[in-house]
Amino acid sequence: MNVRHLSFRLLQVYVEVVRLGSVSRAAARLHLTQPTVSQQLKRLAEAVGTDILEGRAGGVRPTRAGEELFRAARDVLNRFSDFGDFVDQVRAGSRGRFSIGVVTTAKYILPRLLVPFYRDYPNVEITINIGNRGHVLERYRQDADDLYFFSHPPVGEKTLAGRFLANPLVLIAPQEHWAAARRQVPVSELAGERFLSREPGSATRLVFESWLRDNDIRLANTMQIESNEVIRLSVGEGLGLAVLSEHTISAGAENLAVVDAEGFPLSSYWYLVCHGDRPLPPPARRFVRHLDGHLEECVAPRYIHNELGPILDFISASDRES
Amino acid sequence: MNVRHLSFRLLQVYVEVVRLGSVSRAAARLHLTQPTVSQQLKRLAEAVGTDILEGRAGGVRPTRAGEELFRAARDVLNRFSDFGDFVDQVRAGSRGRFSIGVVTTAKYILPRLLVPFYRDYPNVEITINIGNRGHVLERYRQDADDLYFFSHPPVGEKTLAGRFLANPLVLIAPQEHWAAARRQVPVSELAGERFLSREPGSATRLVFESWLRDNDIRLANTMQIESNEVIRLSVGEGLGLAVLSEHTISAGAENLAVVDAEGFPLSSYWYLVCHGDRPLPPPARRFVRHLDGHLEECVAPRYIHNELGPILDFISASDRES
DNA sequence: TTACTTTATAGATAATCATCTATGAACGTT
DNA sequence: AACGTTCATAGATGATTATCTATAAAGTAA
Repeated sequence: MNVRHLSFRLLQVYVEVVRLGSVSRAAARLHLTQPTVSQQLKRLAEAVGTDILEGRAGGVRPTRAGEELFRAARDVLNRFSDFGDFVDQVRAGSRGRFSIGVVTTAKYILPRLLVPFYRDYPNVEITINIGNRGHVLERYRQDADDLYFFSHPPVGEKTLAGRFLANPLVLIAPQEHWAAARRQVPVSELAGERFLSREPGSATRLVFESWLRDNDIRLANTMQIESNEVIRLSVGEGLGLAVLSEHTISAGAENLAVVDAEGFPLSSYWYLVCHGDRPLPPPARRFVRHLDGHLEECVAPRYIHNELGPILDFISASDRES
Repeated sequence: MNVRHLSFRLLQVYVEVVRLGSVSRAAARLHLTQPTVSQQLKRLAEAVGTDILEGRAGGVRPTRAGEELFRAARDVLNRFSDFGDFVDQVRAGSRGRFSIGVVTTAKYILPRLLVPFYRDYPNVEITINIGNRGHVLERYRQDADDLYFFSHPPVGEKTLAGRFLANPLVLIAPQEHWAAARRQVPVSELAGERFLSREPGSATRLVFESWLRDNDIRLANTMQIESNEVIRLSVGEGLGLAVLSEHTISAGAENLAVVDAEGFPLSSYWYLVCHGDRPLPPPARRFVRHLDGHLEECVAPRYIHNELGPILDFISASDRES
């Protein structure tokens, strides 16, 4: 048996012939002439090395080896039909893999964005890489992930970024702090407090510092802590005040108060970011589209600021390409 | 995915490339040039409709879809390798089917001939068609079976027959019959007895009648019974005497005596018969060869009269043909 | 940078394939 | 015997395939 000259087409034809028990009828069904089919059968028999069909009243019937060939052919065609389905899914993006780089702060909203997608596309595997802003920026530069969540998107010729979620920054204090009971506290009055903040480069810190500069306020006493959790707990313990994403604090409520300070909450956003010079893998495209269509299922309406347009356009362009 | 342009050769090449992780090395192993393999991969990707390989340090690596294609290809090639083995077995005759037509008398020796063959070739299925001589002759004329056992082979231009087994016909009587105690009884003395015999046309009867004619003996009283078993039992019960194959009576010994009569046992043989104008199916060839080589395992040496030569020659000729 | 990989592309050619029309051979049914 | 099936064979043709050599492009290691 020389498998080398075996083609799937021959098997398809053969299967049809055996199913219908007739060369002519198979030819008709396959939109071929009868001699064509006869000849293909001949070539198949040659490749197999044995007679596979024998004449029968008004048609043909497989020989012993032919029966077995029929089974093998059926199995093989089915196997590849399965594979075809798989490829279709891969192409449609409903199956496959992609990765997201996210800054630590985003981990509070990430699950809410991911769960509905997982529900609709159980065969997509998402790899999530979490790090601080510096870390994720580095990954972005190396093109290590397909999509990124940034609070301050990196700038760059080919960077595509789309705002899609409000990320209000609130001022938090221990519940027993004097400012917790006031309304519209001028922040200048808080300048003497100790402030706990993330490392330099953190988006939250960038926004806060920029705001301080704009309002000509200089803080007297700051403390750097590289974890939102620890900051939150420390504020609860009375170690100081802090500016944190509202999403972060809604997660736990241990003895914290949101101070109603002038100018607060500070306005800030989450951006979906990707490289504009390389097509996204299909599952990532699926994800962006899904995100675009299902934001209201993920978060409260007041957070939604859907400006994903440019990224969606980019994706549509990629679709047309391939 | 267009299965139509998929060939097994492409899959073989692809599998080799993925296994070795390198186009060049696969090319070397397949005795092809590297561009050839590259081009085949391109066609394969085209047929599949997706990229299946991506560059990697010093070689290539399958994409997501490529991995799945690799699995499918491996499965499919294995499936056909199994089928190839099957075909080889069919061609060698160690797998398949054939049929034998036998006259009822032969059923006593048939199992002994078949069992050793079954032991050596468990994948060969034998269909046995048993009937009286007329019935089997009719099947022979219609070419309904591949091999036949006859005691008197049919004559015909294209009939191949080979004697291989003695089938002595003995005269049996009830144990208490007067002839049972005598030696060299002249059959003329038995002419007055009632004889039980098979239907006209039966080989046993033909031989006996021919012998009677040769010895100018005419029986007074006969009774026709179409079953060797019933004849045997009837003789045991004292209904009369009978001439039966020695093989037949060794099967049961109910109150029977073999009469030591003059001229007995009558000489007769089993013939293996087939049509000489059509090649035997490979399993039937295997069977004949096996029979030729294992007669002494099947029956006592005194029965063996192996004259299968012409049939074996015919078989060898068929082998060379295909 | 240079040298040595690696894979990809281009161009050429002989083989093969897919497909048709026309025709023949075998078989069963009027 | 004549007819209508069924499958097989022959001959023709354009498309595709298998395969090569030569060369380019891209990446890796010195």
